Amino acid sequence: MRSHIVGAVDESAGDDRVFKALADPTRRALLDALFVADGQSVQALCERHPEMTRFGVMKHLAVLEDAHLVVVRREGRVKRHFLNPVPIQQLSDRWIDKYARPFTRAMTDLQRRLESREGSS
Amino acid sequence: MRSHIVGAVDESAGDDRVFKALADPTRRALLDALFVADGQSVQALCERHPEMTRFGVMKHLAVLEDAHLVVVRREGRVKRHFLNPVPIQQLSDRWIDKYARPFTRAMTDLQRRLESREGSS
DNA sequence: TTGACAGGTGACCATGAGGTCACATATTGT
DNA sequence: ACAATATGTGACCTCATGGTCACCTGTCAA
Repeated sequence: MRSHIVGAVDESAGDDRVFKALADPTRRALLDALFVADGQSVQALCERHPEMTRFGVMKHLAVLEDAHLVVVRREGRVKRHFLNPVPIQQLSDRWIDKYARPFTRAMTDLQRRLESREGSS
Repeated sequence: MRSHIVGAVDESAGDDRVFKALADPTRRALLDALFVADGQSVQALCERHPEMTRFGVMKHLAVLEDAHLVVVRREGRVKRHFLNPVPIQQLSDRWIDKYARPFTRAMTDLQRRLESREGSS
């Protein structure tokens, strides 16, 4: 009974969409492109991804919209795409916190030190 | 050239595995089961997922292991599975921070207030 | 050693996701 | 009105994925 608002998806169903949307490298690249320059049109995004046709890009954008990771605004015949960080933040709040927060802080720090030393045993 | 250590996967390639591993609800459920009780055997995990055969569970576990989200230890003929939060933490560090941190804090708080009021207008 | 238990391997099938295209629909400038 | 631009739709193909199974390997205990 909630969830008409931007990223307020209904519990796990929405999480699933977000996870699945993020699971594809191309889609992450698209998000990245929007991170570099927000509000780009389909065409602009196509030009940044010559490895794929317009239709491919459109499908991916549809998935991202469906997950509310991207939000659109029409201006005449162009469709501008904007990053919406809310779902990612929610993922972090609901998920990452749960698993990672308790243990890991110290471990990742340790790992970084190990990685930068790189050759011990 | 790095990455022999637990979660120290090679940049985006590892991120991809983690994302893809997390993209499946069953696998998230498995992680959840390990969160409830760490160190479970394949059998134990199968009993918690009667909707699937042992082989299904094993395949999912393999994916999780591949993403270093689960780490194993053999004890005789049983294989114990342990949660490894490092990759999740790294995802948070590399990814979520990048997109979500700048904008969102205030927005999610706003949303929570909106969601709890729920009927304004 | 024998049998029961815990796990692993390769093949197999069905579905869905990524990707492309031929066509259809706005919208804009002239 | 007309053509060019910008996006949308449905069908289609292919391949990776989730899921199952028959069979093999290793381990424990009697």
